[in-house]
Order: sequence, then structure tokens, then C-alpha cells
Amino acid sequence: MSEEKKKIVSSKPQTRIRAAHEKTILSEAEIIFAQYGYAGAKLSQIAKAVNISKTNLLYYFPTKESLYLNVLKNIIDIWLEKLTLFNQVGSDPATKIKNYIIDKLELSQKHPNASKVFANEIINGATNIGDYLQERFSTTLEEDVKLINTWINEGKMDAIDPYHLFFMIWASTQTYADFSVQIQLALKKDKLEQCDFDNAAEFISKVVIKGLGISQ
Amino acid sequence: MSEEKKKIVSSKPQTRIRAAHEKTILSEAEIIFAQYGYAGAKLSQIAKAVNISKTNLLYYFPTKESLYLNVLKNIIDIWLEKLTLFNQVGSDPATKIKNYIIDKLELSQKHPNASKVFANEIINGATNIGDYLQERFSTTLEEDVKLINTWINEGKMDAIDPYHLFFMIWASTQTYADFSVQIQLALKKDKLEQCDFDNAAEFISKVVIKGLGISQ
DNA sequence: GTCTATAAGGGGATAGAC
DNA sequence: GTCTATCCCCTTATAGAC
Repeated sequence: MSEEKKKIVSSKPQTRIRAAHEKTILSEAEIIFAQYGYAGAKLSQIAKAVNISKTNLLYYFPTKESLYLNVLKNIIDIWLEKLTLFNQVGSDPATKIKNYIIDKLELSQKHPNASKVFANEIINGATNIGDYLQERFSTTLEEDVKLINTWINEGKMDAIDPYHLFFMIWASTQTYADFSVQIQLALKKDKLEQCDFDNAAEFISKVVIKGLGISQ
Repeated sequence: MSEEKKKIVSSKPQTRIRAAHEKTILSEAEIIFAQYGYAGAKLSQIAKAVNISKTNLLYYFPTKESLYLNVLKNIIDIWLEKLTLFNQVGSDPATKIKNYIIDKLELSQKHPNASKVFANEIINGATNIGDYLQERFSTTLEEDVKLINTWINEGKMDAIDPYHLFFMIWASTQTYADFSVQIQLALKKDKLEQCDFDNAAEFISKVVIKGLGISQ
């Protein structure tokens, strides 16, 4: 018997029609949850976006909460693949940090709704996800903090508090997804373009690397 | 006839009991809206927090939307008082930028719920506040951008894109309010303390100022 | 296995009592 | 001026039809 990854929806047998429906439902649900948060999102909205009846939606995901948790789980999995400095390509601090920033910004650009769902969840107190977050996030963060401290001890960068460094990088990159509306207002654009993300990557990595006293 | 500031609730005459109720209602509403966003917040929750009936609440604020707009207006007024680099004390770039960052962080510390309501509003598309924001925010931002460009032309700092600088500062400071739960998880604390905000101010201003090539 | 008619409850708002 | 009994709609969820 093969050890399969536990899925929250695992109990139901997977038919072709179920697999197809679940995929589109999760995709549309992410958009709605991103815009309205958990409480504000309505199953009727999601059902309408998928073009099925509200009650039919509840056949595939028996409760609103189960749907939400599955959306959230998808997001965290995408996140954790990239959210590590330690496994970033490169050997020197400058390269690793720059690639880390570029990867995080790419997530903001390609998965803005995922970022917004996550933001909503954290703002409202991470009630649904706290434990899962603690478990999976903390370990990779601690590893990355250690790496920064190694670099500090080796004299490769200034002695700063690694935690606040990560808070700054997370915030500065996620803002291009979560607060895109404000950024669009400021830049007087209807939509953020590739060049905006390129400029952001350039700016953030320059300021962070130089600000940390890392020689390139 | 004196020119009074237009208030959204202006139409009703102010009695003592109304003034007192409105104050506590706005205060509690801010907390609830911060946690659940507009759609997610329930008038019944807010009424319960104020210890009045839901219908009585609707006497003081005739609609949910009117209540929300008043909460939001309070917040923006607090914001705009401080959110200007131009009017910051100090004459040299380093001092002005450092004080700007300290002030923004102080807002995150003292008005975390205001910050969260604002964050929710922006994430869900700024549908209620877009015009007001454009009007009041844009002017001060443009002024601040000009100031940065002056400093660049005077050779006081590296030639960077001023807009992305402000996005970074806003994000890095607001994250201590909006994402406080995530930060608490990372720091393994139940509550952020004064020293955490001091460390944040120290870190952010150091990295930004040094990263911009500003000599101190 | 897939989908829908119907239920049960809570949402914001109003008309009218004090 | 202040407060409440009542309304109507829309929410999630279930029991049962195909």
C-alpha cells in the first residue's frame, strides 16, 4: 500500500467529472475569497462563477469551510516551494538574496489572488491556519535565520536582526499583490505590467543588499 | 456662519447621548471591520460589543455602509496627518526618512485596527474609498516624490525610483500591524512589545538609508 | 455518482412605540 | 430624541430525486 500524501478532500473517490469540477471550483473560489475574505465570500457567487448550482457546489465541497481550507492549502503549498532562502540558487549572499526576492515577486505577479487570500487569513487572525502555518513555516524560517547569522559571523554582511529582514522582504514583495490597487493608483496605471515587477525587483534587491552592507 | 468641516454624519443634530454612542460605536466597529472586512462584519457583532440592540445601532448609523464609511474616514484622517515625508521634521534626507519610518511604525503600533481596516479595503479593491484616496493621497505622494528627486539631483542619494521606495516603506511598516499574527508566530511571542517596534524602526531605517546610498 | 427542492437560520433595514 | 417589534431576503446546509 503506497503512502500517499493526505489530501483534505481525500475521502471521496476521484472520477473524471469530480476532478474537473473540483479544479475549476478551487480556482474560482480563490478569486472570490481573495476579494471578500472568508466571511464575505458567498457560495452563490462562487457557484455562479463556475456555472453550477449553489447546492451542486456543496456536493463537491460539503461545507464552505472545507472549500476554504482546500483553497488555503493550495496556496501554502505554492508558497513553501519558493519561500526558502536556504535552497535558493547561488552561493554568495547577494545572489541568494536577489533570487529570493525575484522568486517572491514572481509569486505576487503570477498568483495575486493566492497572496490576497493568505493576507486576509493572516489579518483576521489566522484562525483557520495558525497551527499548520506554525508547523510548516517556522522550520524553514529558522533554517534561513541561521544562514543569515552564519553570513554575519563570517563578516559577509552587517550584524542585523535576521527576523526583521525577512519581515521586510515578505512585506515589500507581497505588497505588489495585496496592495496592487494602491500601487496602481500611485503609478496611475490600470494594471501592473512586467516592467513594474522588474523595477520592483531591481529596487528591492538593490536597497536590501546594499543596506545590509553586502559587497557584490 | 462658520465654515465647518463636512462630516458624513453631519445631518443629525448632536446631543450628548448621540455623541457618546457614536464614539463607542465607531470604536468597536473599527475592531470588527478590521477582523472581518466589510462584508464579513455583522452589525449584530458590533451592537453586542457596544451593548445596544442591533436596531438601535441602526438608529445612529442608518446603514451598514454609512457606519463603515465613517470608520474609514477616521482612519484616513489619522493617516494623512503623518503620511508625508515633506513635512517631516529634519532637513537632511537621513533624518527626514528615519522620522517618517518611525512615525509610520508608531501608527502601526497605536492604531493596528485602523491599519487592518485600511488593508482590507485596499485588498478588496478599494471600492468604497478609491476616489477619496486618489484625491487626498496622490497630492502628498507627488510632493514627496519630488522631494526625493531633488535629493537625487543634488547628489545626496542614489538614483532610484521614488515610487518603489515609498511602496517599500509603507509595506515594511504596515506589516507590523496587518501581519502582526505572522510576526508573532515567527518571533514566538503572544504580543508585540515596545522593543519589537524599536528594533523594527532601527532595522528598517538603517537598511533603507544605507541602501539608498545616503551618507549620515 | 450527480444534482436539486426545500428547510432552518441569520442578515440588514423599516415602521412605529415610547 | 431614543429605542424596539417585525419584516423580507439571502445565507448555508440537508434530505431526497434522478
